[in-house]
Amino acid sequence: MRTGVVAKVANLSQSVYERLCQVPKGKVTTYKALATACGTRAYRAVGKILSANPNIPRVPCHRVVMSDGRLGGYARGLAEKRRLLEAEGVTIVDGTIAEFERLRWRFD
DNA sequence: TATTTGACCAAGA
DNA sequence: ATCTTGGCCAAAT
Repeated sequence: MRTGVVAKVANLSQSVYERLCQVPKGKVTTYKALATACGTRAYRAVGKILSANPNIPRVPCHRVVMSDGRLGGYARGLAEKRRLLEAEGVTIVDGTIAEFERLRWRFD
């Protein structure tokens, strides 16, 4: 049944987490890209989903940033998010991801 | 069921 | 450059 095209998902959260988990270390993605990859345009809902379950270390929520390259938000605090990203080799200058376009992860 | 809200986005002023 | 506005769609209330 998966035609591989749209595959709309009732459980957006599960789809979001699944996509997010495929983002490799040292790379980042955006709320919009994530939503689009899941076949939806609910950019804001994605952020809400991530905030709903931020305690899961299995899900690298810290790799999700804004389309502008800014950090966006993090339930545990932006300082923590920044630290985690930098620990993966991502440089952040004045709250913005350096080489953002280059570090962007592309979904299939 | 209807209204409000949100870890957003893009375009205007 | 920053600030405001309208829009987006799923989830919470």
